[in-house]
Amino acid sequence: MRSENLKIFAEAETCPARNVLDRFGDKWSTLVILVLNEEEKLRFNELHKVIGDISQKMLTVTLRNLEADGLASRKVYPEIPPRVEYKLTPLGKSLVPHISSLLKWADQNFSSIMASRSKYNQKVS
Amino acid sequence: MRSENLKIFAEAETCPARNVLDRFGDKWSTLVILVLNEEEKLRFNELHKVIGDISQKMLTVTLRNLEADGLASRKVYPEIPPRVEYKLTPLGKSLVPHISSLLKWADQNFSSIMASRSKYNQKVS
DNA sequence: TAAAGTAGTTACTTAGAGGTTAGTTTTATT
DNA sequence: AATAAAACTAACCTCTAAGTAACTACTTTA
Repeated sequence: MRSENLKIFAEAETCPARNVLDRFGDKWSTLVILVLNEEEKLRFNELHKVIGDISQKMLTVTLRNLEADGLASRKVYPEIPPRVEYKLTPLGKSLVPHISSLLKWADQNFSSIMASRSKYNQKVS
Repeated sequence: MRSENLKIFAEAETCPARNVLDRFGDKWSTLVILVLNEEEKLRFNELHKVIGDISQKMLTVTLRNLEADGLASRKVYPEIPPRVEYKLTPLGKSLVPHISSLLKWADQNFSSIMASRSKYNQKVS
């Protein structure tokens, strides 16, 4: 049966694909990674300004997740007012080319996809 | 100011990245794409069996989305009982290498990420 | 003494992704 | 006349990702 060599996919919790892709399949992670990649070092409010439409809460959550996974590092300077700098770790940097290649694909095929999408929606409605 | 060359990211609805990545940042799309890629042609119930823990509803929704975006095609044979075959379009196939490279990265760095994640969780709790 | 700056946290709310179960269609089979 | 088969659809429910708004701590500046 043909399903045998595909059974791998059906596993779930021990699956690297699901565990890892789920994380940066959220709304903000890839964006934050790409922004950090362009600027090397950024403070919380700098990230907040650059991204613009992210809420403080979601920026915090996203940064904590990246930190937890070892993709970004968080350096606190014990000053007043506080200063915190975020940057990508080597692991985080190693992910960037893969995201970029995906983004390049998205860019190149964007119009084709949007055309197909609106044509499909016409047929349905 | 450094935020100038990054302002691109703040746009949103016209952004290919968000529009395209949002689509297959969902729970099932990439998985369905990879399964279709391995088998060339698959019927609804074959996909259902191979993936295992997907519900009928979500398989339908996912396939409709892929079809809408022009990544997969749907061919209905007017028979009873019905037969429907799904396969990747050339556009869908062109996406596969990018997903695969991401998956390879996830696979290679899985243990490192999981280690970092549980270490982080210990510190917090 | 009030405001402003920095990096958040907390509590509350909402939209929507995803899941469950049952039903539909048409014909062949027992 | 009941059941099965394939590929769904519809109604309903649940849970969580994400958003909003207010609040915190500490110090400097107006």
